[in-house]
Amino acid sequence: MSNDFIEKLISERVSGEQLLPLIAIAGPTASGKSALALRLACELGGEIVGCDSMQIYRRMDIGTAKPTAAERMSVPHHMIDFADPDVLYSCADYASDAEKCVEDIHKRGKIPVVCGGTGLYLDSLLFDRPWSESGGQSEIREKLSAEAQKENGAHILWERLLAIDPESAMKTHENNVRRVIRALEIFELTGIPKSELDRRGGEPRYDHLVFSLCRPDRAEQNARIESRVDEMIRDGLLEETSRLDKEGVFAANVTASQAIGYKEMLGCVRGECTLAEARESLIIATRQYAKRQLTWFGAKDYVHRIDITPESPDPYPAIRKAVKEYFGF
RNA sequence: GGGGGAUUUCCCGAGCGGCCAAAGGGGGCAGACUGUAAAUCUGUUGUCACUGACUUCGGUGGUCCGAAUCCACCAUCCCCCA
Repeated sequence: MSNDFIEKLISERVSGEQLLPLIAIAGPTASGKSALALRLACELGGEIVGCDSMQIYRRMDIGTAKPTAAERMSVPHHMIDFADPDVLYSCADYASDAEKCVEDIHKRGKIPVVCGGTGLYLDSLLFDRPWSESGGQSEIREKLSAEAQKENGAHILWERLLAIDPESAMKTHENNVRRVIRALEIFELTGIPKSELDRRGGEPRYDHLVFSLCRPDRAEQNARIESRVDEMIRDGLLEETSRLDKEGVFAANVTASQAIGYKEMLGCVRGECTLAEARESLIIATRQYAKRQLTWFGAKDYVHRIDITPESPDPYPAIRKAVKEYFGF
C-alpha cells in the first residue's frame, strides 16, 4: 500500500529553505494514536508533543485519556498536563507554546512526534498564521455576545458582518453566532476583514508528515469508544468530575468546562441523572466528536489517512515505512 | 369484576376530519470550520421511476367525496374503584 501520497509530498518538498522535520499522528478519539505515537517516538528517538485541547489541563486525567505516568516516563511528553483548568487557554496559545516546544526538541536533535485529535490546534502549529495580531478574549467579544442575545440579534450581527466583510459573511451561517462574532471582532480589533487576514500567512513551519488513523468500520469504532468510556468510569471519572466541580471548573466559562466526559458526568454528580444515563450520553457525545474529527482530518489534503482494518490491524508498519520513504530515517 | 386513559415514522413526542409523509426534540448519516474547537454551526433522515406516485400513524371492519384524526370489535399497556 505504498503511496502516491508520499511521492507527491516528496516532489513538493521545498529544498530551498529546508524546513525541519515533524511527524504528526492525528485521528479520532479512541483510534490508538497515543500508543502509536509512543512506539514511533521510541524507535525514532523522538519526543511527543501533545495536540489535544483538553489533555493540556492538570487534574483532568481520566476523562481526557491522558498518557499514563509510565508512558510519559519512557518518552518525553510535552504540551500535556501543564495548564490549570480554570484558565483560558486557546488555539493561539497552543500555537505559540507548541512552536517553542518543537523548536527545543529540534535543538536537542530529536524529532517531534505530534500526537492528538484537535485538528485546529494541529493546523495552527503546522502553519504560520497571523493570529497574534488579531486579539483574543476581549470586551468587544463580550459586547457582541450581549447584542446577539437580543431579539433577532444574531441576524443583525450577521448583517453587520455582511456590510464590512461580505466574503466572510457568505462563508458563515448566521446561526453560527460564535463565528460571526469572531469575524466582527477581528475587524474591530485590526481594521482588516477576516477574509483578508485569512489569506495572509499560512506557510508551513515544518517539513511535516501527518497521518490520520481511521477505522472505516463504524461499528468497530463505536465499540472501541464504548469500552473506553466504560474504562474511564471504572477508573473513577465520576470522582474526578466531582473533584473538579468542587474546584469550580464547570462554573467558570472556560475551555476545560466544555470537555466531553465531565459535562455528562456532571449531571450524575449533581443527581440530575443516573450513572447509566450519563454513560449513555457520554458515549453518544464521544461518537459524534469522533465523526467531527474524521470529517476535519478527511478534508485536509496534508493528512495521510491510514486505515485500520481486519486485514491490516496494525497501522505501525505502514507509518514506519512512510516515514522512512519520506524522511529517509 | 367495574370505570377511565393510552397505542404515531429508529426513539421521545405533537397532531384530533382535508393545508399530513405527519410539528418539535433525540439519535443516525453527511458536511463546514483560520484565537471558546472535546466547542460552534449547516444539510439530510418512509419508499420509488423523486416538482409526481406509492406505502405508513396497534389490528380488523365501518362511516365519509376524504380518516393518524369519527364509530365498532379485537390486542397490548397504564391508572382508579372493587
